[in-house]
Amino acid sequence: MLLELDFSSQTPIYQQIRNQIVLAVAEGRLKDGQRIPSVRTLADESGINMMTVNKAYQLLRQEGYLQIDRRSGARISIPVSSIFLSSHPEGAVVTAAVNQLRPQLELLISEARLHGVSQELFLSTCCEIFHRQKEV
Amino acid sequence: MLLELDFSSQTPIYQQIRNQIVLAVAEGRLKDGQRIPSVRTLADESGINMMTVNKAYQLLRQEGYLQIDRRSGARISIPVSSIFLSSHPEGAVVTAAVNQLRPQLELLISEARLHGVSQELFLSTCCEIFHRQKEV
DNA sequence: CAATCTGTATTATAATATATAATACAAACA
DNA sequence: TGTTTGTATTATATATTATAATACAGATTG
Repeated sequence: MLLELDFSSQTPIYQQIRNQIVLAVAEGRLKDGQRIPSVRTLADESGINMMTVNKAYQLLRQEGYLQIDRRSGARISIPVSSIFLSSHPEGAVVTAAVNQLRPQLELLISEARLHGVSQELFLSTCCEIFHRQKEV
Repeated sequence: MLLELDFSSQTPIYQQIRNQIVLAVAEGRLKDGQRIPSVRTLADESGINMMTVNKAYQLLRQEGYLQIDRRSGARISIPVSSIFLSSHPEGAVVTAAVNQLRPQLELLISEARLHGVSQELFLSTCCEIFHRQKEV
């Protein structure tokens, strides 16, 4: 199963769907151009409403992770950033991406440090995650 | 001013307050035992409701960042983890903290990679944030 | 003592967010 | 010709978020 929904979570269902699909793409379990279940299929399999799935798909589409076509349905669309720009760093798009996620990273590091997580442990955890995502 | 609230943000106000106080503690702008404004003062200064501030304070208290006393008000309380456990790594509390923030970190790294952020750039950004937080 | 501050509790109200339900439609496809 | 696709609509229900107006007990201060 692609999705593991937690109905008692405070994270909205449509957000959980979005997050898990982004993660699946990053881990290579979903590949560029690959078709994902229709809103109805995923809704039925997960026991949720069709429009909840649609909301997640719309969100993914706006972020560029999904391409939606009436004829072919919804397909994974890996941003050009990760394809063309991965070779030569320092692109304007990349630095924009870094600046966008910086506040979240600052907060995450703050919480980590205040719970005794050393810089070394944090960085090695990052490396571990990178390594797992890259190997697939 | 301690707080910079964004009323058009999708992040709830009480959550913004909580996040910014955690960040201020990590950056040393708020120190252990330091008193923070009363719920009424902060509410008036920020133009929001008293109970909204109270909700943020309650959240911070539950997480261990705040100690609240009727006589002395609300004071910053830095968790013991970051004081005692910072010297010797690999504590059970610390690994628990890492495991708790791992899902968020996985998602953050996923989004970064899919936007062309290299491991080197991500790690150097982490180092930069660590450095700024530690120097204060 | 009287006034003022502290956090907290209560009740009510409003707006927004989230999720579901039941249909419906046009486009594409087998 | 059905079936599937995404999408739109309308209605309903619930939860979350935020405000407003009070009130109370405990502590501090003038």
